Amino acid sequence: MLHISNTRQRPRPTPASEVISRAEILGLLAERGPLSRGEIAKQLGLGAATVTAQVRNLMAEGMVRDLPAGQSAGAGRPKVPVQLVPDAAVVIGLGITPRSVVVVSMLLDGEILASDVVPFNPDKEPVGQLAAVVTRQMQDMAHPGRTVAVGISVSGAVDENSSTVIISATLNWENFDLGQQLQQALDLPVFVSNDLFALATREISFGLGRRHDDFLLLGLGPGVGMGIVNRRSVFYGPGGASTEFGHMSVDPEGPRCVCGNRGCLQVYAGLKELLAAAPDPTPETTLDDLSARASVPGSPASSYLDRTGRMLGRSLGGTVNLLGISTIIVTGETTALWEHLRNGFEQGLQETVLRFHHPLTITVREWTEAEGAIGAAGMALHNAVVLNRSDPAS
Amino acid sequence: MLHISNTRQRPRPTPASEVISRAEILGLLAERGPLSRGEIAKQLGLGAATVTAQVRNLMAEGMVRDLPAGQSAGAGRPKVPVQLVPDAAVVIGLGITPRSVVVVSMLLDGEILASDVVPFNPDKEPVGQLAAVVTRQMQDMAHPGRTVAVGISVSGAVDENSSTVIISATLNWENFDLGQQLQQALDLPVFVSNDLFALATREISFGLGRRHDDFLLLGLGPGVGMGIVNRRSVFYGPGGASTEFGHMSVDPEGPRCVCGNRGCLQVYAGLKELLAAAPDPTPETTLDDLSARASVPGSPASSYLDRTGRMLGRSLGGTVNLLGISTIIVTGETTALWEHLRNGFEQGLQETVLRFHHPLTITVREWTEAEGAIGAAGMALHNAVVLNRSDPAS
DNA sequence: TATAATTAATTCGGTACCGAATTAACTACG
DNA sequence: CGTAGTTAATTCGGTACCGAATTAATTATA
Repeated sequence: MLHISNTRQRPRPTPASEVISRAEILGLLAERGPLSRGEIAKQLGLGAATVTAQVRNLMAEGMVRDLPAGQSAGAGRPKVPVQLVPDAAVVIGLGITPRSVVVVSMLLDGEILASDVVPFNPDKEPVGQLAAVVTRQMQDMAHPGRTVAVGISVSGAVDENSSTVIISATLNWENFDLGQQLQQALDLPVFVSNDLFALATREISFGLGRRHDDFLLLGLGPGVGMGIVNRRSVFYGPGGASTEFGHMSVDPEGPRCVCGNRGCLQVYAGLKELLAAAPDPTPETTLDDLSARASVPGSPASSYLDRTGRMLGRSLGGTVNLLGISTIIVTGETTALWEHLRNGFEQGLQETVLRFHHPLTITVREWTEAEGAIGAAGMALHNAVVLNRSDPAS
Repeated sequence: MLHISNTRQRPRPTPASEVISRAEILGLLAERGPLSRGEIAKQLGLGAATVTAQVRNLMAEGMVRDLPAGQSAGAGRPKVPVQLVPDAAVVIGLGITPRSVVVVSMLLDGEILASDVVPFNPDKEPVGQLAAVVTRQMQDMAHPGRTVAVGISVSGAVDENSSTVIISATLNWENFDLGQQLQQALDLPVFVSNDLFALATREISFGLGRRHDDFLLLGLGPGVGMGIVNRRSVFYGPGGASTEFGHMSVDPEGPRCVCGNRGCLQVYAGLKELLAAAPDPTPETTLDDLSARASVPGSPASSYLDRTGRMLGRSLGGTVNLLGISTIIVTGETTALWEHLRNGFEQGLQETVLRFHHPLTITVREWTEAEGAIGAAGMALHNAVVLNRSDPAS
């Protein structure tokens, strides 16, 4: 008797409506300004026919416009530059932390219109609070009707398809379908994402991703995370879990980590742990504090941060070897200490990365309170406008 | 003055001719036997229309045939099972080592028809030697005309797009366009791949990949390598370099590695290094030898392998945490020692993997001399038949 | 001033997908 | 026996891409 064993249905693979060219065209115009259709095609490796068709669509939506043709270069028909209309759409990004929400408005070209910080309590009707924040932000804008989507970034594991927060330790949320609830309250598409993945997505559209198809985003904050970008898309593991760089093992005999294991990178480089283990710690040791002390050459703080940087560098080196990706962005609160971490970090990389992968490119992104919200806005822009999705579903 | 800065042309993104459904349909039929069109659609998450169209194409090519309809289940029109025609096509796989080549013939359904080992010298007109090997294999077959492609696996870095061996230390090849040369000599499509990637590709089509979209393939041989499979495709770093798991750092103060750095995993778990560092080594220590000695409980060899296994497990644990992939296949020559490595390996994993990712699934693939060739054949089948490519180009 | 050369952009025909509507081939029941 | 119900498979209309052929707009030249 023949029967199908272990029947497993896959989620629909790549839908045809992935609309890769639309995404690329908008992204390119946002960064490089007006370009002719032919230039767009050449830059993106698309067929000229595709560009013609997609630009026609975008023009009908009001996203782009033709500029008067310039003079032809020597001979032949002149190029007609196509220009982005930046304020054709606005997205609102929310960066959520345990005590406050940062709100930003972002235009089509990635420019930040307005930014604000408001108090927030994740335990008390969060959806109502967030809806109010978004509504007020919309009222303050010149063209409130142009708001097309909302993006939210939280630290923790998020299922982006259902816009559900699977678990967030810092916000004390678990299996919370934030996206759907807020979407109902606002009647706007809402996209929820892990904070690092949001930053990575934004880097793809508006940052380093313009010049590199592959890079690693090292996030140094309360946790030590990593976004892996391969072929212009964020590596997304099976469980939708974020990539836990902080729990690579550094020392089998090291101190116990919150995860229950020993000697994780997190124990040395996590923000809280890093401050607590600093030489001569006081209960109120801050990043600025530590930075000031480390500025004295040869001081205990200086060599402490040197060691920490080296550990980070060595761990990252292994990942660089493993994945063959040697373009690195460093971000997060702890980059405030970067000048003191840097030497050790680079040494650690040198000691571990195969010569094959040199030279490495390291870019440090200065951290501000608004980064989470900006990442969220960039992610929402990517999803709602660039990919033209109105629903998170795959 | 406005001009385009840093103009970078991308290689064409995802061509429309990627033909994902064809691939999936053939793969599914190869593993699950006859299925109706509707079942295929449901299993693969494809539209029924797509399956109808693709099955029609495949039938025209002779790759599949309809079986007489069974009786309907209860009510309604009965399903018409579609069956693979296994000998509609044959591929030949070559596994190249410094002294010999293993040749296998493989049918559409992944079955091995014939297998042979012939002496080989990589320094002396390798293309001519390989062409002769393939030609003889074809003559020995019942339906020589059915041969549609040749697959080759070599250890080292390979650019699969150009079928060029970038560098292979074991074969002493560098920038060798093996694929194109052999393709000309044979007048058959030739696909060249890194050995581990070939095995991973084969696992996707005919192995664990049928039930898991994501897994890690740990290759324990002369080198320590890893194939990362995410969403049913092999992770392929920017340089086309293979994923160098062996050069993750285990101990900053460890012995020097061939790569120039210190304390790489390779130093402890690479085949040569593992044998050389075993207790009471003799110049002729072999795997069997070491295995026999480790079979004595409490012997130095036993605890030595326990430690080695633990190191492997700990390193792998970090990767599991990083990528969130907890399905693991272990393969390679050194799996001959698996019964002695296993305890330490599992302990190492337990100590490092976040509880979040448990339970882990570990599958050990017994290693034979022919694995490389079988992987190559499977990879070629995947490319030539399943993806219907006649040229390696992306 | 016609016309040739040149480059830009569009149209046209073709493929791979999708969802919805339709047709095909059964069983069950009055 | 015929018709209603049910499930399988196909067709149909639509979108996103491609390459090749065509049309459009300009400069150079006889």
